[in-house]
Amino acid sequence: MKATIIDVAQKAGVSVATVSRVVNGNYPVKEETKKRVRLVIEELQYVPNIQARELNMQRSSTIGVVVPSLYNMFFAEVIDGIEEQLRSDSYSLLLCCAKNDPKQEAKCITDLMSRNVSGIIVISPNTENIETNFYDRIVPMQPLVFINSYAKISNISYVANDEDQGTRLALQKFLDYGHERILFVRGVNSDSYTIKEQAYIDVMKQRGLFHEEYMINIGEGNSTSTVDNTMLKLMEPIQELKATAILASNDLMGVGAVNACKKIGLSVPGDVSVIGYDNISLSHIVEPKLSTMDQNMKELGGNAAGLLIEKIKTGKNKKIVLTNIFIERDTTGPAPKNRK
Amino acid sequence: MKATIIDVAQKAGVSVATVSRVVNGNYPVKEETKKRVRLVIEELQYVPNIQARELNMQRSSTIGVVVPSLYNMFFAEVIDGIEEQLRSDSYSLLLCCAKNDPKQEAKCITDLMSRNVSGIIVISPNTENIETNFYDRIVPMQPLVFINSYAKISNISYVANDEDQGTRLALQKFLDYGHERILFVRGVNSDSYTIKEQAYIDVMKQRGLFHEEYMINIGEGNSTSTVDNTMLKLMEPIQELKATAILASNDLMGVGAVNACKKIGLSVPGDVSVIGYDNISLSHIVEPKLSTMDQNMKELGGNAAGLLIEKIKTGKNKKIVLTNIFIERDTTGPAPKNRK
DNA sequence: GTGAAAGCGCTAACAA
DNA sequence: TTGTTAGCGCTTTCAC
Repeated sequence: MKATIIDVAQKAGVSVATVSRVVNGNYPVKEETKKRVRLVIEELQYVPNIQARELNMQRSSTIGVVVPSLYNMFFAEVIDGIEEQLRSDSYSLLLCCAKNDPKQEAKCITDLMSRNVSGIIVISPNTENIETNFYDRIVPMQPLVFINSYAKISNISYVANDEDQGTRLALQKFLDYGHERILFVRGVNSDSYTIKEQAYIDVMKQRGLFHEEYMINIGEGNSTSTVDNTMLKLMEPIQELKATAILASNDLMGVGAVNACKKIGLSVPGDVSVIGYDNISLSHIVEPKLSTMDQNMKELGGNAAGLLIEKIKTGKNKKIVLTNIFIERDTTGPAPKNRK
Repeated sequence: MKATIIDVAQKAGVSVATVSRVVNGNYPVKEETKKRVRLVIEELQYVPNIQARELNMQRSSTIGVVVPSLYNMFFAEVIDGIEEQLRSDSYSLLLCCAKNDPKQEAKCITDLMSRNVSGIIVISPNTENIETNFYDRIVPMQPLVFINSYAKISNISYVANDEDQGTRLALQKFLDYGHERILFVRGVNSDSYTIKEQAYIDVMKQRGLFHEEYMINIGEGNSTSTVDNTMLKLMEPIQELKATAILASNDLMGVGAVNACKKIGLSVPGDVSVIGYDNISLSHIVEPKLSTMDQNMKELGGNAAGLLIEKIKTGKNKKIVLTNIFIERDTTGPAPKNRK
């Protein structure tokens, strides 16, 4: 059986209050007593029960994190950033995976709330839950921070990348290289895709380069099969539309696009240039190394955790928008003179 | 302020006991009273405080998961398996990342214990903590399940892959293809590497094919830089030793090995064959697709969670050892007649 | 069917 | 410097 503070107190011949003081070091205790108590703690392998402590202190030092999927390193890297920041503030992380399902995501949130977390970070919240105003009802009751969502919910903190700016930057890169037939690849269920699509439409229309059929939605964007799926869905359009460039909404899709080109015998970047989005480690592991827009996931996560803690402590909301930078690697180059 | 059970009781004009009964539905309550209480609960948006409940019931429905790193999809996939199983048993998952550091890992464990988790799953526990008997001291106090460790600790449950068998199988594949100069790539801090190395030494010695310098330790095996690092460390030996095959201890190293070959102008599998280990999604994303030993991470995680829950409920230990199967893809083939 | 009350392990007044 | 004690919010025996 686990030792409690009472066991320690008895064995050390002091009161529980003294043990508590030794453990927390918040009130003076005679050095000798301290030593004795420490000895017993060691002996009994006493570990304070945080549940009891927090019940007493009316606070909770765990926070919840909801992710749509674990099958994209993007999330792993964001979580890593969150965890690191949280740890330095002595919070713990309760992880919940929504499996790309809005219902499941909503259930994660309520579960987390009844577990009395002191705040929740939602990475890429499902658009459906935003549209149905699910989150509007949660916000007044629970400190909440969104990562990469642009929900028009008042009283919310979020940290996001400026994906509009990032998309424009990537597109500009293509344009500078002389590309005109630029495909855009997106997925479902995240604001991110919509933001990027809107930027794409804007830029392309402005140049008179826009065609509805250049935009391809490959469905689920964060699963084991996203890469292969993208490849399959892209092979035909790349050929039929004689695309010379592809902007993918994430790196999984980016790699899928590169693989599609390889599959149909097109060289990258000789025939087709590809830019991904995120800069997950995958992007520099594959050959050719993927040019991509860096999202700095770790910073994203760290900032979100920071914001949440601030919100918990002060009640204040804040929005942080990070700038994306372009990482040029081996999948981008000038538009080919004539594309087979 | 959040409503408590007392608020509900007062407003409904009943005792807290009755409210508790309505909430938990474990004792009979008159239908009418029930209705009234439910109404108040709704009105006050009352959510029971699980911390208090669990303190009272002397149990906890959260379990802790410790991973060495998040920068290998292996862990993400195992976690996914754990989470799914846990959810179906209404447990929550407290995640702790040890950053490949034994000290940090030990701290994760004690943190988790003080958070009063009802059990802990450690994925690939750090060998140092096993050698220093850190875990021997934990086991009597806390239900613990190891994933992929072969610690000679009594009273422990674990689920592991038969990495000895898997390694032999992979090696046999190479041998069947006529390879003789087979490099073995490993990392640090995990039993897995040692198991595999031992199998490698065994098999190679038996065939009279063993050379100390064929074994290469690339250091940290689960970080962002593992792939590139492996590539760098392998380029020279591959050339100098005229290796025709490489067995990597995980897929990150496997891809690194493939990249090393590419870098020095060797074709895979024409000049050199490569087999990875794990079968993370990366392995079928890269080109050429990596042949590898499948670890079925999701099952690994699911089994571990199942074992832990069983251990919590019954106190019984169990060991599950899964068999690894070989997934042949595009990086394996016959040994070349004469390797440049 | 329902209520009163003990107690889970801890912290923080308040006393001494 | 230390001990005593009242709760934190909940469940559950034991009475009624």
